[in-house]
Amino acid sequence: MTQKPLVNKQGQTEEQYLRTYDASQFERPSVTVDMLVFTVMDEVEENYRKLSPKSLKILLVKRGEHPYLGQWALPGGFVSPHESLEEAAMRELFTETNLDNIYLEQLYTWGDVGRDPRTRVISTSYMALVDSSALRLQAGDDADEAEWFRLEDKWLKETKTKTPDGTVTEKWVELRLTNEREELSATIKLTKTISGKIVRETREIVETNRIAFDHAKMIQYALERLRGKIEYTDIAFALMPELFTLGELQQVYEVILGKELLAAAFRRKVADKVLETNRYRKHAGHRPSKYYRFNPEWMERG
Amino acid sequence: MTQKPLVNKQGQTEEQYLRTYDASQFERPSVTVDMLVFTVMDEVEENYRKLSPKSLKILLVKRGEHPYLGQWALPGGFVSPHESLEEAAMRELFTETNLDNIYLEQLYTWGDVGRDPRTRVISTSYMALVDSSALRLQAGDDADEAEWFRLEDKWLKETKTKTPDGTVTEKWVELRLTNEREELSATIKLTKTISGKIVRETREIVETNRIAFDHAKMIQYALERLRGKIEYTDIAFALMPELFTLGELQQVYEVILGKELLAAAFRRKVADKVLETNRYRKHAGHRPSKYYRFNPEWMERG
DNA sequence: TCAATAGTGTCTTTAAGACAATATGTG
DNA sequence: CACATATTGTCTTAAAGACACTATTGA
Repeated sequence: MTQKPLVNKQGQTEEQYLRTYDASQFERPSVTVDMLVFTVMDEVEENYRKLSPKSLKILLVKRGEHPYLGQWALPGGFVSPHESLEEAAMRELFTETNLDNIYLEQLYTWGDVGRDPRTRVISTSYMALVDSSALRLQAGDDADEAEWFRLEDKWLKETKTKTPDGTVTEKWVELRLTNEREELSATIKLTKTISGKIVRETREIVETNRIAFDHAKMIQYALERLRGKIEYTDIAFALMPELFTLGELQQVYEVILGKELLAAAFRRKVADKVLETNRYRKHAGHRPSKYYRFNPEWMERG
Repeated sequence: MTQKPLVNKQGQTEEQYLRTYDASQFERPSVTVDMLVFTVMDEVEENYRKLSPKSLKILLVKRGEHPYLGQWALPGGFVSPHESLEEAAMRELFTETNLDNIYLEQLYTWGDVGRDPRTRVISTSYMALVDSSALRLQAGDDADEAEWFRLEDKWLKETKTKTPDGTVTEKWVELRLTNEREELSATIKLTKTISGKIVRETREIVETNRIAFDHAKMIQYALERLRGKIEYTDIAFALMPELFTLGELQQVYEVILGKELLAAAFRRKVADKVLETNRYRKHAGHRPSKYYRFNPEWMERG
């Protein structure tokens, strides 16, 4: 059974239509990917008995070109015509960290007009989580200076206003990104509008100090997502080395969530997700702790 | 204190750089938004005593042009140079449904090469939830035929393979979109690769029947997200009319989750999210049920 | 010895699951 | 009155929070 070829209103077949299709009829934006690369590293601790406190780090690169010359930006770049968004993200990640097989998740696509003073740029942000012990040193890696920054946030204030349209809650959050040499900061305003049953959330940069583009907003958003997901998924393991103690794992949860957890409950919660080894972490000035590894069968369940 | 203007390696100030910036140096993709507009509608029920069963619906438009001429696609379109992604999404939503103040959430950005036979197209998908009782009839609304389709999915099979790289789990899901006139379907393969602690998930269209582009993949993804989010957020209320009974609310949860819930537990769970009214739904051949409305204070808490 | 963490036991609190029992309008 | 849903009560189960108690090391 032969089928009559489908034609459009101009009488064209699909083949004819595609041959004459003018791809330039719509003005096109540039498309980039921006990478939010997180890791958790140990800080120095003078007291030999105490555990080294951990801190959440994010990778930034110093801009060597206008705009925002000399300021710090998320690593990223243009998506080339023959690679998918995810391929572009993995390529950027590899050039910055020399790692592959890394946790990678698409977060959000930022498409406001005027995000970039050069031209219309739409940017898809990806979050990557890396185990800091697997990281090669960056030294001489590349021309652009990539550095890790300690990331912290702080609640500044919150207001709640009743308007005819509903209730508007505004929260100001301060980000602080610090380094041996640099201290960056930004203030983000989160606006939640409740009108009837519809809730809308927006974020806005109130002030930024040496953080390029709208990247402070992206960082704040990613931090929020990381916090959310660590509670109901197993992404924390992507931040851990092959072997870790339950105390270290708990520290990672604590530094991301920004609060202390009860050890007993934490151990119950992760019990099925990890496998015991017969190795111990010793020479720590206190009872040695058992090393564990991730239990892949936990993920294969169901 | 005056500051020396920053210059790049070519000695240009930011102003000079931007004036000479060549926006065409990178090949640019087209950018579109695609809308996943969901609602829940009543089906007809012959038995006067029984509640009318509800079904989940999604809005599709029939393509009047190549490619995929005559097939059904998600409503959407190109993002114009002077609107943000969200503005484009709201514009598309309004032209299709004549509604604004609707729940709208960015879902995912699809950027595979070859998604669209015309040219490189990157598409950001947005999920919108509408209350079907507020919907105007579509008749004569627009030239393109927009129609609601009942959406159902079914698990076909699942395989689990151990490879040197880790464990690969493949699941086949069938989508079925039906209408008085049309019956569309698609099979999606979900692949989950567990290598060490890294889990990666991809989806692939195995077969589609009259669903344009890669939209079947988008629909399956959105359905998964809708299911996930209805459990831990309050998006279900965006699908409800102003007044509803707890039984109706439960039906909405049930049709989205695809399983029955226990009424007692359900009522406990939503108790703080709703406000009693003094009105009753009567004439139903059984005990009348109280009408409730959404409790905005629930969202304002914390 | 003791500071500091590792690891366990158990009681309490809270949420969810299961299901029985009671309530009530309409044909 | 019987049907079908509405609504509440209560017992069970599971998870989380709180906290005390024991274990073990290195300087």
